[in-house]
Amino acid sequence: MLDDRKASILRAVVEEYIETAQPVGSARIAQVKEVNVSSATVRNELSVLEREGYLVQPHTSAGRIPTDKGYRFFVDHLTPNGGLQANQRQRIRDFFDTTHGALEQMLHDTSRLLSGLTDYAAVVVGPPHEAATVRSVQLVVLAPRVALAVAILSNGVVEKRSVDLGSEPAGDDRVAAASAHVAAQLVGRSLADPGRLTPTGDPVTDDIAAKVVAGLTSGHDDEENVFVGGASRMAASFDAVETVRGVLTILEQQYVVVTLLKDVLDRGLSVAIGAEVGLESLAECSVVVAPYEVEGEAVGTVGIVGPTRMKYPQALAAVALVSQRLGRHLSES
Amino acid sequence: MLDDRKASILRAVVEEYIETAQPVGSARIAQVKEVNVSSATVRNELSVLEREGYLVQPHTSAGRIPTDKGYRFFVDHLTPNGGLQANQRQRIRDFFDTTHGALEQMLHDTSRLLSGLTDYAAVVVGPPHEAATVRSVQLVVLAPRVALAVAILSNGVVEKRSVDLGSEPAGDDRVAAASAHVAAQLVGRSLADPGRLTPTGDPVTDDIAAKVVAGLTSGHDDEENVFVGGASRMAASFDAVETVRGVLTILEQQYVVVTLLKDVLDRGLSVAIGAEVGLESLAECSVVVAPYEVEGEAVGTVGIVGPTRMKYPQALAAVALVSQRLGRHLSES
DNA sequence: GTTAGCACTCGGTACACTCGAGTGCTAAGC
DNA sequence: GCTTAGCACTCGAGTGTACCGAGTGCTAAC
Repeated sequence: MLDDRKASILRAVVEEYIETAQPVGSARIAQVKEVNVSSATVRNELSVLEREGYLVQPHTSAGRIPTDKGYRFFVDHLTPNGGLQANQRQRIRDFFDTTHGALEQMLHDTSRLLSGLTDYAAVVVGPPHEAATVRSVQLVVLAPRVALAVAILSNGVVEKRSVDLGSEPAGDDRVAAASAHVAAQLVGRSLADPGRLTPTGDPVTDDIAAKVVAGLTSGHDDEENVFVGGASRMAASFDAVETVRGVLTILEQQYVVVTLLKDVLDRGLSVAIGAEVGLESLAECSVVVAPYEVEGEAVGTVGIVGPTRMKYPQALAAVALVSQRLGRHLSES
Repeated sequence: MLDDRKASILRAVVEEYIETAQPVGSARIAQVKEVNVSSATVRNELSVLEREGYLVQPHTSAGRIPTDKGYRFFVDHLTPNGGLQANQRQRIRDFFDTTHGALEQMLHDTSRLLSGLTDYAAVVVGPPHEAATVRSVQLVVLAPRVALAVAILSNGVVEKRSVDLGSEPAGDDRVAAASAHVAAQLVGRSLADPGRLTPTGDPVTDDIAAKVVAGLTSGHDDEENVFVGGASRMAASFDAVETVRGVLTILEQQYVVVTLLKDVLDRGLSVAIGAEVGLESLAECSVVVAPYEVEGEAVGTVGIVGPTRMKYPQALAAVALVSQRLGRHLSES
């Protein structure tokens, strides 16, 4: 643990570096009023902080830069709360007051909002579709042997799967029967817990019905349930084009992104810094996440991805507030 | 118009520059066997080509690089056909042979395919939802005053809009009546041509029905009907991070992308080069597009966005083949 | 019309040098 | 004993110079 002086010096270094992206020297720190000592004393402390792994020097005769460990301490112990400006808060409030329409669109817009607030890339993972109850199921024939199963859920999500009707064209009546049968079975339940189909007596109908239920309940959820906004902002955060490429490649793989956020949350973190993120390509990035709750239960995640040199106070506040408001908004509807 | 020798010299410059990204000098060109003259002669021709605007010198004592006009000539007159490797063709064939499932997913995957084939960003614009006929319409109440209108179209697309039911909660029967009424009206027709609603006699029902139809037919289509794949590859095409940022910002704005592709097609082009693209941020990019046809009618577009220094033969071939196969694939289902 | 030859241009690289930011250490001071 | 002024030292960044070589444009010969 660091004593007060070391802590405030570390804090000064981190804040200054986040601001300027330049290595910070002892003289600049000595000017910070919370640090009431001379630059020589600061230098002594800096070398201790470096020895203990909180800072590094890019080269002799340069200032210091925080390490992941330095950022970690800053985030855990030195981050002031409530770093969000009034107009930012207003923007969030306005957004959730005026937003409407389909869930997907709303989540997508939320990711853009968060990205706009922070100037980093933002990620929103939607509530699992299984959480909602089924309001309606329908089977529509598209081609002689292909039908589309469409389930409308209570949260406005529409799940659809194409279903192969089998080798020989089933009659329309069979399809209709299967549709009605599945509807009777699933409506009011969750897709996660479809229950067991009761046979109708007609094997063809039962076969189709089983396929429909299997299709609808097999969630390739994660793939489609994540919204990344403002990925282009990553290009402003780094000046090595190679780094940008790596980060963008990750952000394009929705499955990876979802897993990443889940991982961070599972580790009980709200911030993962640099190497903590666990992906080579994101070694220079930090990830800030927060779950959001609907009726007291965490159902999804919002987060941002930015450089380790991130404005943590604002980022944390923005993510926290957006996740909270998003949860509340979803609870209302 | 350029004589044969100038043309083959221009061609050599363009091909070499595309390959190496380095200004091309007269000596290198003189080595190309199609150009059977000495470097001195080449130099004379180069200075003519420069005077006529096909080439520029970054500075005296450097080689030449093509201008937009130079690329344009190359594309129009010098591009060999069929520049696609066998395994690339195979990849496309395999993709369309094995792909299945929902249209959106398939278009999304197509954009990734095309991006993977070319190493540039790829764009796929889906068929307008209005083109298909309605197979089913349903109105599902989600909240006291909000319902979701869901239309299932013959091509497997599901259109949904949330509909405000009005200030006072309408009875379930009214909603059901409206739902049935709209269904009777729309099924079998296109959303582009919904026809006129016949009044039922009940003003509340009619009011809801009108809202549903209005919602479903007002296409904010373009926004949701475009799929961009492999945007991260743009980072590999430029070394100025600022350029990358600009390009990515454009690619994130789906509306802009759709408009862009439409523009290019409307101008009767299959390639727009540099300034021809018409967007400041894409001044260093070229766009290759091709419409795809379903039953003889152009219904959508595929395209790629890459640097002006693009491998045009392969890019053109890939876009052409993918668009053709995509059209065929959609016609079959 | 083509080409060999050559003077010339100019960016890139290497090198030396300076400047200054920043350090670490030491010795004096509170 | 902790703090701090002072100072020697380090080293990157910036600058000026020289040089090299790629590449040109021009001229004169073929």
